[in-house]
Amino acid sequence: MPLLLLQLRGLLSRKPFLNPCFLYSLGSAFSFSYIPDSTESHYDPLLKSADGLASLRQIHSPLVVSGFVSQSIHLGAQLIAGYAKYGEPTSARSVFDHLIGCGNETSSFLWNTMIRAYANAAGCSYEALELYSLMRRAQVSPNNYTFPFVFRVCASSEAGSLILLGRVVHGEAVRAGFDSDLHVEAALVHMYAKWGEFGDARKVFDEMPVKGLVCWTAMITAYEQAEKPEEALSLMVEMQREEGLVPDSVTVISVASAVGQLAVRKLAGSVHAYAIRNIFLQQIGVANSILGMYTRCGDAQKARLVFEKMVERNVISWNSMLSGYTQNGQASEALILFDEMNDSNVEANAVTALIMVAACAYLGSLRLGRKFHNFVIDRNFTIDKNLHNALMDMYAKCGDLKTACEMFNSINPSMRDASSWNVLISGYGMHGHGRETLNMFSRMQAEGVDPNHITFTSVLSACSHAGLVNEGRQCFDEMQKLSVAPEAKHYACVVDMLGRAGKLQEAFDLIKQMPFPPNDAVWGALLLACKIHGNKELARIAADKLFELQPGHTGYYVLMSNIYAASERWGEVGNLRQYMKDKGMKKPAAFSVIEFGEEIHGFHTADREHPYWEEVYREVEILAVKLKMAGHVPDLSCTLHDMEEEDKELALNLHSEKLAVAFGIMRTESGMTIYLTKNLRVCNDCHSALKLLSHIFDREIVVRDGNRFHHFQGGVCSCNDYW
DNA sequence: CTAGGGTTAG
Repeated sequence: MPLLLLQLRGLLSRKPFLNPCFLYSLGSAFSFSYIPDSTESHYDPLLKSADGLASLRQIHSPLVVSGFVSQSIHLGAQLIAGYAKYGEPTSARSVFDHLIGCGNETSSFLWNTMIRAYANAAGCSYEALELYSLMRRAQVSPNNYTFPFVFRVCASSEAGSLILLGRVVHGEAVRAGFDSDLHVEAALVHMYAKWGEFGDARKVFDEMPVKGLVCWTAMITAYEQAEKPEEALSLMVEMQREEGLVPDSVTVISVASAVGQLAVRKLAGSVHAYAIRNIFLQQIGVANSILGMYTRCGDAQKARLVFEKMVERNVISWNSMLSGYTQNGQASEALILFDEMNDSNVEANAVTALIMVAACAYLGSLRLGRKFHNFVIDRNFTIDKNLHNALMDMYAKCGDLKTACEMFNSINPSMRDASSWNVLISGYGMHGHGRETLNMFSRMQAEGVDPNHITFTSVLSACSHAGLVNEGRQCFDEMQKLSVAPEAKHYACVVDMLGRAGKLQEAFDLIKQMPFPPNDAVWGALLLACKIHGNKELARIAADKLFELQPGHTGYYVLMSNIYAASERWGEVGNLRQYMKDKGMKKPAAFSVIEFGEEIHGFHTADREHPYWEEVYREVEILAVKLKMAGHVPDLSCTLHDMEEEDKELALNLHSEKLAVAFGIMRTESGMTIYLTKNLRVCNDCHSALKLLSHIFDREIVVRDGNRFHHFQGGVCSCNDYW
C-alpha cells in the first residue's frame, strides 16, 4: 500500500472535512510517486469528493496512465457522471467509448450511465437518443433504469417535439415488460403531460394499479403547468383519500403554484399552514413558492411575513418579493426593500433590475428610473430584449418619450418584435399622440410584424384618448380580420372611445352585442362616459352591473354618487354614501408626487405631514388668487356636496396635485418644466387650473394621472380636455 | 451501481 494513499485514507477517515482531492493535488505538486493500487476502493473516495472539473481531471489522468480505468466500470461510471455534471459530455463520452472498447459493451449499466449523463447535460437530447438506439443495435437490453432517462429526454422541450419518438420507446418498454415499473410509469406520465397529451398521461396514470406519491405529484404538476389549477387541486384531494398518501414538499410546491393561479386567499392560507405543520417552510424552494402564491393572491403583506421568517433567502426570494410589491401597487415598498437587498448578502441580478425598472415605470419616477438604468450599466448586466423593452417602457411611462424613441431606434430593425413596437405605440397613446400611434401601427405592419392583442389595446386606447373615433372603429374591425380575438379589454377601450365622444347609445349597443359577458372594465368605461355626458339612466344600468361584479370596488360607488350629485339627486347620493360607510369603504387616497433635481416629494389631499406644508398652503392661496384674476371659476362639483361653498373652494385648493404644483412653483426656477405623477385621474377643477397656471407662469407642466399624460403649456392641455 | 415528481422572479 503506497504511503501517500495510506495517509490520504487516514486523513479522510479522521478529518472528513479535508478534501482528499486537495491532498491528492498536493501529492502531484510535490511529485510524490507511488504505484497505483489495483483496488477500486482507493479511487472511489477520491472520485466521490471531486468538487470540480479540475480535480476530476487530476484523478482521471493517473487512472488512465495505470490502465486502471479500463478495468473498472464502476470507476468509469463515476467519471462519466462527473464529467456530465461539470458540463463536459464529450469527455464523459470518451471515457464511455474507452470502456466499451475494453470488452464492456454488453453492460447495460454503462449504457444507462452514459444516457443519463447526456440527459443531465444541457443540449444533449440528440446524443442521448442516438446512444439509446446504438444500445439497441448493440443488442444490449434496455432495462427499468434505461427507460426513465429516455422518457425524460423526450419530455424536455429543447429538441422540438419528441413525443412521437417517446411513443415508440413506450412501445418498446411495453414489449420489454418494463411498463409496469413505478419509475418508468412516472416518467411516462411526466413525458405525456409535458407535451399536453393529457389523454395519454391520464391513461398511463389511471391504469397504474399502485400509484406512488411521485406519480400523483407528476400528474398534479402537469395540470398546474398547463394552467388547469382546479384539476390540479381536485387531484390532490383525491390523492389524500388514498391510504398513506400525504403531500410532500414537492407536492406542496406545485399545489402552491396552482393556488396562486386561482388566487384564492383562503386556500393559500391552508397550503401555508400545511407547509408549516410539516416543517417544509425551512426549504428555500417551498418558502419561495408560498411567497409567490401570496403575491399572486394579491396579499403582499402575507408574502412579506413569509419572507421575513425565511431562514435563508436567495435572489429568487428577493425578486419575488420585489415584484410582488410592484404587481400589487406597492412599488414604493419595492424601492425600500431594494435598499435592504443591497445590504444583504444576496446580489441583485438582471431580473432584479428589470423588476425595479418596472417599479419606476409604475411610480412614474424618471429620476429613479434613470438610476436603475445606470445600475444596469454599472453592473454590466446583459441588456436582453426584455430588459431593453422594460427600460423603453419606463422612459415612455415617465414622460421621456424622446429617450424611449432613441432606444427603439437603437434596436436592429430586423430584431424588433411586437413587444418592442407595443411599448412605443402605447407610449404615444398615453401622451395623446393619436396620429403618431396610428403611424407607428402601420409602420409596424409594413415591416412585417404582426400586431397582437396588446398592440390593439394600445391603439384602441390611443384612439380613445385622441378622440379618433372612426380610426378606432376601423382598427376594431381590422383586428377581427387579422383574427386577433377581441377580449373584454378591447371592448372596454371601444366603449370608452365611443362614450367619451358622446356616442353613448352606440357604446351601449356594442356592449349588448358582446359574445361573452361584459366585465367590470367594460361597464366601468360606460359609467365614466355617463358621468362626462350626464346620462344618469344608462349610468344606473352600468352601476348596477358594477356593484354586482365588483362589490368592494369603491371607485364605482364614488363615480355613481358624483353622477347623482351632478343632477342634484341628493337623496340617492346620501343612500350610496351611507352604504359605503356601512361597508367600511373608503375613497382611495389621492396622492401626487413631484420630482425635480435630486428631490422627490409626495403630497396627499390636504396634506399636513409634508415638512413644508404651511408654506405650501400659503403658496396655494396665492395661486388661487392669481387663478381667479385670470378668470378661473372653481368647479365646485369636484368636491363633496355637503359642505359650505367656502369650504368647497378650500377643499379644491388642497387637492394633492395643486399642493404638488404649488411646491414645484415655489422651489424650482422659473421656466423649468414641472413633472408630476398622480395615482388617480385629475379632476376637472385641477385640470383647468393647471392649464391656466401653465399660462400664468409660462411653464410646461407634465402630469401623469391614473389614466394618461397631460402636457399643460400656454394655457392648453395636450389632451384637448378630452380625458 | 444507475431511477420517477420541482415551483418560484422576467
